[in-house]
Amino acid sequence: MAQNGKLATDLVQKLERDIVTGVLKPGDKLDERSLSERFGVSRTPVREALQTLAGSGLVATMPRRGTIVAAITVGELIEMFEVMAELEAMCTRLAARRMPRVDIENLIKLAAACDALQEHADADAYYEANVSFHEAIYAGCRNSFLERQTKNVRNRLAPYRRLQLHRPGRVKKSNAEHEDILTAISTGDAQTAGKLMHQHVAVQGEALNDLLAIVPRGYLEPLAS
Amino acid sequence: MAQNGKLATDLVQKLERDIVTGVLKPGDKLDERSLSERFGVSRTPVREALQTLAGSGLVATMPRRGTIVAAITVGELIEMFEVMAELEAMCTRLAARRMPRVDIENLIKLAAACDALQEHADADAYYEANVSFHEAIYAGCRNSFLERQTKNVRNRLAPYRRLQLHRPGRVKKSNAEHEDILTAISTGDAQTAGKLMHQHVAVQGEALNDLLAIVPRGYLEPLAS
DNA sequence: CCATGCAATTTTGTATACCAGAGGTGCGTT
DNA sequence: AACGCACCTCTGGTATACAAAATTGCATGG
Repeated sequence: MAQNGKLATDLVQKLERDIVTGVLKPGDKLDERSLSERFGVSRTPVREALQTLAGSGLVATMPRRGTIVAAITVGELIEMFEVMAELEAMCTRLAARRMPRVDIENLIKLAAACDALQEHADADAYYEANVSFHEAIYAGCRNSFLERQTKNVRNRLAPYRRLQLHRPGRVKKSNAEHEDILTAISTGDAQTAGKLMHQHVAVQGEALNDLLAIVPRGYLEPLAS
Repeated sequence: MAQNGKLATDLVQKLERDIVTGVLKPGDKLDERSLSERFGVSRTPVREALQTLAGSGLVATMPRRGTIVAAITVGELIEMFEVMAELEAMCTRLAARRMPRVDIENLIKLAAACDALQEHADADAYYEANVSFHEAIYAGCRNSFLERQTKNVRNRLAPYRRLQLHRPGRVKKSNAEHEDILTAISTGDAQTAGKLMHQHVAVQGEALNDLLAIVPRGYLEPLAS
C-alpha cells in the first residue's frame, strides 16, 4: 500500500519481521542514528520506514521523544482481540460461501500440517503452520481489503500472541477447533463456521488474564509512562 | 497514532480534510514541490505527511511515479463497503450492550438533528449531522481500537460516499432506519441493532451499481492505468 | 545531603543539495 | 510519413547539514 523508496521498503520489511518474530520487543527504543548505521543508509529512509510502521501501528512515535516498538496496554490488547475475533469470523463466513473447492483441498492440507506438528516441541514451526492455516482462510474470503485489514491486526498482535502458545493443552484443543471450522467451511455452513472461528480467536483474548500472570512485569505497559 | 513533527502533522490534517471533503478528488496528483511551496515548508515534512496518508490509505504513491489521492477501483469500493457494514454492525452491537444512558440521550438528540435537516437542501449540513450520529455509535462501543479502525475505513470511503446522498428518497428512508437502530440500542437488543445497522450500511454498497451510472467516466478508475 | 536550576549533550525535526530513474519530445532513418 | 532511438527534463529518492527541544548530569545553594 504505502510504496516508498527501495531502501525504505527493505527497512520496513526487516523491522517488521524483527518485531513480529519478537527479536525486537515492545517498548524497545528505535534510535534513528543507530538504525541508519546498522543498515548502512542515511537517516532519511530510516525515518520513512519508521513512519510507515507507525502507520500500520507496529511502532509508536512521540514527537521529540523518539520511536519505540508499539507497547500495547492490556486494555488495548483486549480491544484488539475483540476486533480480531470479529474480523476472522467475517473472513470465515465469507470463505465458507466463496472458497473454491481446490482451495479447500489446500486448506485441509494446512490443517493436517498443524496436526502433524502439534506433538513436536518446536513451537515456532507449529506457529508458522498455524499462521498459514489462518491466512489461507483470509485469502478464501475473496475480499482483499478485508484480508489486508485482518493481517494487519494479526501482525500487531503477533508480538503478544506468541506468549499464549505455551498454555498447556491449548494446542491440542486448537487443532480440534480447526477441524470443526474446516468441516463447516467445507459444507458451506457460513454461520457455524463464523461462530466457531469467533470462539477460536476470542478464547485467546479471554485467556488474557491467565497470560498476564506469566508475562514479566513491565513488559506490557511500558508505554503507560 | 503516527506522530510526526508539528509541520508534518498540520499538513496531514489539512490534506486529510481536503481529501475527505472532496476538495481534492481521487486521482489528483500531489506534487511534492508544489505542496511545499503552497504551504511554505520544505519537501521533507511534505513527504512525511504523504507517507502518513499513504499509511492510512488515503493516498497512493508509486515509486518514481509520484503520489495521488487514492483512487479506489469499483471492486475495492465494494469490498470496503462489505467490511464497513460489518464494522459498523459490530460497533452497534457493542453500543447496545455498553452505551450508558446519558450517551443514549445524546444519540437521540443527534438522530433528531438528522431528522430536522432532512428537508433542507443543504446536503453538507445533513452529511455532517449523519456523520455525528454514526460516530456517536462508534464511541458507544467502548472499544477505542474498533472506533479508530471504523473511522479510518469511513474516511477512506468518504470521497465516494458523498455521491450517494443525492439518490432520491434515500435520506428519508435513512432517517427511519436511524430511528429503528436507536430503539434497538435503547432497549439493549444487540443482535437486532447490529443487523439493522448492517443493512443500513450495506444498502449503500449494494447501490453501487446505480451510483456508477452517475459517476463521471474515469472518476473511479484512474488508478488502473 | 538534598533539591533546584542551568548547561551540555543527545536526538528528533526541518531544510537544502545532490543523484538516479522514468517519461516525453525531437530528430534521424527507413 | 511512421517508427524507433537517444537525449533532455522533470520528479522522486537519498544524503547531509542545520536548528530546536528534551533529557540528563553537574554544580551550586540552602
